[in-house]
Amino acid sequence: MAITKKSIFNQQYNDVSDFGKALAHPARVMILEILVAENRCVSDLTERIPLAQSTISQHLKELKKHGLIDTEIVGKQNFYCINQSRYTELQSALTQMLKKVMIQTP
Amino acid sequence: MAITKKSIFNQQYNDVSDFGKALAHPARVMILEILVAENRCVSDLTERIPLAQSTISQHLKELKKHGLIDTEIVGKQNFYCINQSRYTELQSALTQMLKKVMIQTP
DNA sequence: AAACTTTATCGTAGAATTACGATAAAAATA
DNA sequence: TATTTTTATCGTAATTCTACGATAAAGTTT
Repeated sequence: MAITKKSIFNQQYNDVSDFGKALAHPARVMILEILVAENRCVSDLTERIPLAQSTISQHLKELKKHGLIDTEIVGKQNFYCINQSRYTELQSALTQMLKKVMIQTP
Repeated sequence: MAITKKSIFNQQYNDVSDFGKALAHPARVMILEILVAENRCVSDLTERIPLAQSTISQHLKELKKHGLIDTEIVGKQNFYCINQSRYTELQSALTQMLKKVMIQTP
């Protein structure tokens, strides 16, 4: 039973953990950082990140699953970009959670 | 080959993804939030989070693996607390990464 | 000492993740 | 039209994750 029991946790906890999952691999962190600077196609990302093209595609799919990025097909290339509203949504859930911690921090 | 190729990514990316992994389950987010408010023993956490005691222990082990929490044995109870320095370290790596995104946000 | 409490660990099982090569589909180029 | 480029998807394999019950170990209580 490796299915996370999401249903027993409220929205806020799931939002934070969704963002966590998206950030839970260095390649995905790198992808997000690259896409923040500029929209990029898969071959651009594959050049910059030393993983197989199919693996990069898989990571993009994972980010898309959490709604963090969108895609636009231009000719034979697929350009990816940050989904700002979803990003902001998850970011604020995380920031709120971190703030609570900051209070405790001396 | 499900081993994440951590070695090919730099420290900053790995720090962010480590924090991501720690936050990648709602139960762990909840645990961190509870421990920020007050140090707690396992039975306290098991009362608050609707998962089996052994599962809670596993999540605590995961958080400990990433250095986010420490433990202190008092009598027959094990109290857990936030490891502030590690927490701050990972938090700042994440915050720095988020800041880059904020610049882009309109 | 016997019974109880607390918690880590073991064993197990199913699901998800990470990784790659191979291949298919679609567009661009020669 | 044939070839090349680009990218998603399939197949596969190893590893990790999530979850629980059972149990062991260590302390507390009766």
